[in-house]
Amino acid sequence: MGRVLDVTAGQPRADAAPEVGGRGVRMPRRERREQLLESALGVFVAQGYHAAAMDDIAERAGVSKPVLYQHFPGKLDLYLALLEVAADDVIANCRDALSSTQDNRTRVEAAMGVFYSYVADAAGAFRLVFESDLTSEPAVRAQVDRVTSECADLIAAVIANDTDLPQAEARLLAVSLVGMAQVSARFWLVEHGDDESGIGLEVASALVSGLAWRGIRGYPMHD
Amino acid sequence: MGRVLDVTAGQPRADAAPEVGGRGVRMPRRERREQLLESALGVFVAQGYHAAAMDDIAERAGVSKPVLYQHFPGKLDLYLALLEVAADDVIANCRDALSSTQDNRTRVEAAMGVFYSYVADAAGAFRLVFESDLTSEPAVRAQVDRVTSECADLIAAVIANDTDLPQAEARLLAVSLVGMAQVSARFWLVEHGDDESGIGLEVASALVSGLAWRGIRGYPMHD
DNA sequence: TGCGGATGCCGATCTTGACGTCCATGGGGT
DNA sequence: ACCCCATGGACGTCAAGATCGGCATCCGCA
Repeated sequence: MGRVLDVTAGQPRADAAPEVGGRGVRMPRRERREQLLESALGVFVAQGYHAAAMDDIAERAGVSKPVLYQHFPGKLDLYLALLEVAADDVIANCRDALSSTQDNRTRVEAAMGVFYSYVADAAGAFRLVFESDLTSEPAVRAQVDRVTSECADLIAAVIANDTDLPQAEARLLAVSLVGMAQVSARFWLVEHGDDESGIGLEVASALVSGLAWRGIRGYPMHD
Repeated sequence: MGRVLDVTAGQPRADAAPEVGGRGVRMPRRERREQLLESALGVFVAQGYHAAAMDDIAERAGVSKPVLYQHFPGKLDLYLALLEVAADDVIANCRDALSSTQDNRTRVEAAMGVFYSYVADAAGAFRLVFESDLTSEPAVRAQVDRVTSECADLIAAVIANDTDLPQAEARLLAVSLVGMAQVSARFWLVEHGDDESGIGLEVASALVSGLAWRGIRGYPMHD
């Protein structure tokens, strides 16, 4: 019976132009690994972990399955490699945004911009973090949670530094802000991402930043 | 090779006491269906869609697999039945919360409480909505998105009614509030849910409500 | 310049694991 | 006591992850 999960099938696959280094082309290991990661990212982003077949990834990369297995022990390892990079990326950007200024309002705007830019990125790596379909695997869960957790820690440190809120409460507020950012950014992408007539990235980010800042600014400053 | 996703394996399965109506017991169709749904919910919540086997569900319900297939055409249908109920549930509660008062601050608190109660519910149905591992299936995606979308619509209607914000912007703010609620509630559950020494549900909900209210209250009232 | 060996890649295959059905059976109704 | 039918253990099927024999390519050497 047709239980096929043939979701994003209709989209124009890049099969016709298999990046560089198509079928049967010798290539340095390092460069080939990069290409495999890139292809895998595309497939995982488009189809999710479960629906993505190793055949798909190999085909998109223009190689056969054995070569894929020469570079990665298994499907999970490949996925985790991508996920870890994607997680590190947004966390580092969040850290940079918070340390780029001393003004808290500007901090909020910069951090919000990080999430909106992340979501708007053409590669779509954010889907691995925010829309993973392998959360039952503990290693995946750890990476996904790490993003919210570490971003929240960075924000909570700022909050705890400027207010008299207990650490745990500052952390909960920080998580709330992160949640606001990631959920609203994802919805913005769905509704306005490709549409020039809708709300632009900058406008949306500024709007939600305003909400966040109005919420957080009122807490009692200490000293 | 051990690619087992044996996550929540250690927990005390209710196998010893297979609910009511164990092996080989005749039962009215309607009641049996209810029991199958209940068992399926437990398995899907504990293991996720992919790791959950139909055998597991049948075994937990104390019936054999053919009986399961007499009530549901397939695994996906079973999952969707549960998901739809879980989605309707939180949406209805959100609607009730917003219509339970005319005071917007109280509305925020009530709506926030809905999400925290939902997440704290022992059955764990919220995992189907907020942590589904079948988002590549369009029907699932539709239900999951429906929760955020419809809750946000309800909130956006209130916002648009009381301010001069354009519809689209009110909606984006509403989505932000929903995101704040669901992400913070889930993190609260992980960090403080089973821990009496941490932040209690009421305290956490009130804290995040405060953040939300401070954020949203400042927007210019119309008329 | 022509040939032999080695290297490494591709097509075809195997295996596993889980969804979705078939033959014996046992209890209930008349 | 006998027939009927729901039930359950056993099974087929299939998709997808993970591997093996041919073969083309490239390099070194006479």
